[in-house]
Amino acid sequence: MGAVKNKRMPRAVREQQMLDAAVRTFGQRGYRSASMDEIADLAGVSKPLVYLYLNSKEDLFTACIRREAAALTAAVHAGVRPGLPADRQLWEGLRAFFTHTAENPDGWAVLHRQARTHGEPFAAEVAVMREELVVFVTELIVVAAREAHRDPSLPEGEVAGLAEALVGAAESLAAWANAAPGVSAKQAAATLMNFAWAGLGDLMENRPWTPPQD
Amino acid sequence: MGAVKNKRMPRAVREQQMLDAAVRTFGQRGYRSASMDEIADLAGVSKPLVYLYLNSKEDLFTACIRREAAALTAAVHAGVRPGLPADRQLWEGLRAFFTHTAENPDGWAVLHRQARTHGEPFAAEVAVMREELVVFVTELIVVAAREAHRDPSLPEGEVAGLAEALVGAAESLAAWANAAPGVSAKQAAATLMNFAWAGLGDLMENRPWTPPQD
Amino acid sequence: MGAVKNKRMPRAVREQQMLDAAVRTFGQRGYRSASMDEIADLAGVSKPLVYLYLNSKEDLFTACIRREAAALTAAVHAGVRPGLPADRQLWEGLRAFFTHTAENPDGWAVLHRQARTHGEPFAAEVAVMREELVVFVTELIVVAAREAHRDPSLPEGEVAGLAEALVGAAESLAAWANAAPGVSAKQAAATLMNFAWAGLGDLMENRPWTPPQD
Amino acid sequence: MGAVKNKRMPRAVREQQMLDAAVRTFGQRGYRSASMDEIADLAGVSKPLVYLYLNSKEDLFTACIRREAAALTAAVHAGVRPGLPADRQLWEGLRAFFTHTAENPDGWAVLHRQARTHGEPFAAEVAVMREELVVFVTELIVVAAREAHRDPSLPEGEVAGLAEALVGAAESLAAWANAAPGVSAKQAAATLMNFAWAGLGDLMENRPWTPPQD
DNA sequence: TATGAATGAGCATTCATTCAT
DNA sequence: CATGAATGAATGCTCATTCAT
Repeated sequence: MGAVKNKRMPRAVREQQMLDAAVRTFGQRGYRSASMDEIADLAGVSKPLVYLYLNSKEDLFTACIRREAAALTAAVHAGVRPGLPADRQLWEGLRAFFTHTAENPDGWAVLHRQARTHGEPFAAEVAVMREELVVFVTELIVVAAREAHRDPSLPEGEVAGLAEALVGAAESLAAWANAAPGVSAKQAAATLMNFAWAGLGDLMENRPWTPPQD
Repeated sequence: MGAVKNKRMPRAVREQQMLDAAVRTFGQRGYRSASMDEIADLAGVSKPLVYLYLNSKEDLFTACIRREAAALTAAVHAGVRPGLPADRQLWEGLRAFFTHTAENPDGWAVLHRQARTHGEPFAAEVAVMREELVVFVTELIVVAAREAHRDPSLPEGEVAGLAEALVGAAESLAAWANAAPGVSAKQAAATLMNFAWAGLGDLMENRPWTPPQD
Repeated sequence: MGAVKNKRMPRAVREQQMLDAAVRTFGQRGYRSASMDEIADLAGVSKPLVYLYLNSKEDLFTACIRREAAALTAAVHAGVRPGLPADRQLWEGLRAFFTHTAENPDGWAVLHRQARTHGEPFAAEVAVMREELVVFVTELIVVAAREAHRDPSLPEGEVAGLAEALVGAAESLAAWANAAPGVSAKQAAATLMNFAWAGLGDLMENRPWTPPQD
Repeated sequence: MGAVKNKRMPRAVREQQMLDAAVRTFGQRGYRSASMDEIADLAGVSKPLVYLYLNSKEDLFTACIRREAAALTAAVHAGVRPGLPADRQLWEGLRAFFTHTAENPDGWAVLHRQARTHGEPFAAEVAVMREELVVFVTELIVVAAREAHRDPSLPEGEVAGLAEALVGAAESLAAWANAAPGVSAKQAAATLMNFAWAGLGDLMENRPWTPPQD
């Protein structure tokens, strides 16, 4: 038994315990390798109860994805103060993103690795969340361009690619920061912000973008 | 039967057929969902023969990873002419990368999605190849910095993060370019090159990096 | 929920609701496929209440069999007027039988199909009812023979077989009449009466038995 | 283990062993209660082999139905000599029917009880066979009527009901004869033949139909 | 009287893997 | 070189049944 057996809990509580166990198991083992037995065991309940509340392995996985996706986007949005200039908003968003993924490695694994790897009901679920992030970043880029000069001449297709690349770099760095021993969320955010805002070219001119002191 | 049944072929040929079938199956179904039955069938051989040549499902998957990793790094290296300036080399490397991944979607899926998703024997295998690419990019960044001015003051940890971000962005864009209908390998490379070399900041000054005409 | 949820009903009423739900479910799904969940749901009560009143699935099924068997034999007996000649009594009994089975298809399915299909506690239960019908028919045959002439020389074993065949034919025709679109209970009764009373031989002499006008 | 373990048999032989075991198990336990474990065990093989050859429980059951249905109709047809008068043909058919069902009680249980009791893929399968028997009997009745006089005035709907009743009576008698201790197939056939050909009315005139001496 | 919470045990199905030929 | 025959061990899922309130 993976957890202390607290009997007779209200359904909502038990469901969260199950989701906790499921996220951990799915995140570490993968969708197919994770067994309902192990999840139930880790949640401290019997398998039939998992099925009674979550219906099926597919539904359970989907519920995990939804919960983790909502938590991540909520964390990012909560970390951003809307009034600030675009670069400050991007910086805060990145920090929130790296912080949340570092604090929830299994949830991040479910979203980034497992859900996208396994067929169609799931990939679509994450795509929704990812799109939300891409849109958020796209908007910031457009706003920043408008702030920089009157002529917002960035072509739309280009911006989409840039946002995609930025989000992709962030996702990749999140995994890297989690794996590398001494890399904090703040450092990861700074590296990426640097890359995004200044580019390699500027770096070579020795004019790196510096994170604000907060 | 997935392939014409040609009896009595030399071992090397049979092995490649099996690997072809395995890459396709693993790439589309995932490691766990792919069954040895399906692979053997697609390869046009009996299951015991697969075991005779490739030992086990793990070994077969590992062999797939190794073959596809070697092919990808070979393609990237082959695409780069060593004498050129660093930015040209990076540009050529990115083009080769996007071209190869677009032409071998199943192999890329095996490397990028499946291998990293499933536990430890496999992730390490891909990490080796990825590290090679990261090193390659890191080197280019350092060289470029040295070319740009005498003072190569980029701190080492910073460069590692940048290379990581660049490779991550490339991987992410490769998936995006494969999925998006009208995005060619060249366009993906240009977008990323732009991003990497000029950064968002420069873009806003309307000074995008332009790919050379070749 | 299959029924309006009326709280706090007297036990007898609740039990009938449960039996109604059970007969319907057992009749349509079969003993094994019917789930206590579905039955409780259809009855509009919680599962523990079903167990409180009916003890177990076996007991519930047995209770269904008994109720439906009693209803069927009651209907047959009620349909027969004792004073009449034997052939009239048989005719009335058959009509009552076909009418009742047509009006209670689920109950009839429980008795004829499900109960006899599943092992020993149940088959015996139906056998009791069936025996009652066989005895009823046997008696009529014997009486009819006595009425026809003084010498009741029909051997006993023979009569048993005939009654068995007649009841079997009736049971089979009941299913057929229920399934066939335009066959009424009366028509089914007439067909069987014809067969029983006159035999095929007489039919070929063009002397069919004709049902009385009532 | 239910059978001597003969290793490495050709597929066709193993399949028959599996069907033997399945018919016995399904016939005695019913479709739902029969477990694939028990069937495999009784057949002396492992469960995966049953699935390899017969695909699923549904398919296995269907295969049983088909085999037993074919065997029964073959037995009936083989027992009938086509040149004889209709009543002789009916007599021979009934004898073959009762003999075969008595010799294959499990097969008969599968066809008569289990298959018809469980939903739609199966009932249809038996209906086909039953229809064949009904048609066979219907034909005999029509021929007999034509032989008896020139005027074949039996209405078609009537004949259908009669054939149905006759087959139903036969099916019911088959179960009865199997259960009753001293009733032979020949006796059952005679009883039914009597009933069918002469009817109860004739019997009361003391003119029973007598089976030919063969 | 009535129920929400919970489970032990079983079942159909699949899969990687091996042996005898 | 190549395969038809065969299986041990899981795995997702369901169900009759009970307990605590």
